[in-house]
Amino acid sequence: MSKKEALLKAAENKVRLGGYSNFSFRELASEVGIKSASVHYHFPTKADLGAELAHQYTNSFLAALGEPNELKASGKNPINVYTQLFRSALVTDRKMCLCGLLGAESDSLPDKVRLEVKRFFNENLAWLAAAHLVNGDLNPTQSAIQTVSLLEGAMMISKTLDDNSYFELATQLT
Amino acid sequence: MSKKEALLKAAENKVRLGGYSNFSFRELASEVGIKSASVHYHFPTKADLGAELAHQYTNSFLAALGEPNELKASGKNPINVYTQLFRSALVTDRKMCLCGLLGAESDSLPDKVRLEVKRFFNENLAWLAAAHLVNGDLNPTQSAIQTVSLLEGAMMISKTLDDNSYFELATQLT
DNA sequence: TATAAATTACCTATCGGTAGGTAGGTAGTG
DNA sequence: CACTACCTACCTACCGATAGGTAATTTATA
Repeated sequence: MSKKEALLKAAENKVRLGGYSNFSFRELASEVGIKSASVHYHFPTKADLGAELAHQYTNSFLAALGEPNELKASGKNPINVYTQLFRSALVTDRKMCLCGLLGAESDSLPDKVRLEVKRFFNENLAWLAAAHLVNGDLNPTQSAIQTVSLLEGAMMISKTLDDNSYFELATQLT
Repeated sequence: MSKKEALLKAAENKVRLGGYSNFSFRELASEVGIKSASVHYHFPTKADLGAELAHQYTNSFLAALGEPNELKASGKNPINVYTQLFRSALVTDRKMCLCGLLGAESDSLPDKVRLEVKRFFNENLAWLAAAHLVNGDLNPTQSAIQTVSLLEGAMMISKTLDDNSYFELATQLT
């Protein structure tokens, strides 16, 4: 893993625990074993780092999902696949969704970071609308926003109350 | 309004836009017309201020809700009342729920602040469970977590995408 | 030998917090 | 009433730490 990748990984961990202001160049640098000034070689400003972080997070997230119609074709319910990705972020990583946290503090973010966070949700809503459509949902747009809202909210409350059973209860069908 | 009240009000605005680290004693002080050192007279530490802020926010929120059975008795659907309180926080204040934002960054909060945020959600879940119960819901505990998750999530996404129609769509029944 | 990557050595600004002081008011006591 | 003691609500001045960022230089690599 290159230093640049290591910096992004370290930043992701920090941001997912405490938001955009929860990481500093000094901390990241010492974690990956370089000096803080050297971080500026890879990312001119903090906003550049934050924007690239959100961008790559979005890409990885979408890549991990696959395509709704292909999932359906292989016998899977795409909405369950989506839910499972959120669940593993919460249970395995024990952290918030990066863009969920950044989205909440949207108003105080640098423009280029906020733009990437918006892209995350626009792409997610499009994916979910397609997924609900292949499920035969009569109102896929509305279901999409309800699905992502429920998951982001349930994640946040489970983290706050430090108990993943809230997430399980929120995502249970009956 | 006393200086102390003014400080809390100023802090609430900042935190609801960008989280716990989005306010400083110096900013609050200059907004209310005192010196930053004087803020320590009212709140010994930043954590004390944050905790009192979350405590009062929770109390005001619960007070604004009233009692589920009394609402029902006066012909109102308590869940609609609850949803409306979230809606006005988003539409009128144009800001996130204080404890929604703080909850997302729970892991990086001082203990006494995190504790108050947990209280917010525990009290809200209790209120919602009672509300769903008087509505004849067969699974009031599950409905409670689903309701608050959906609302917090919808709020966050509407703020991120800067479009309140997402909140409306998410909270629409059909 | 060119380029990429990281270094040293700074800068300015701001952070939360502390020390010590003061003007003005209140409460208790002889 | 006069005096003492204390309190409230601020102030100025400063602390060490940390923030993001910059310029010039060195080291490593292809």
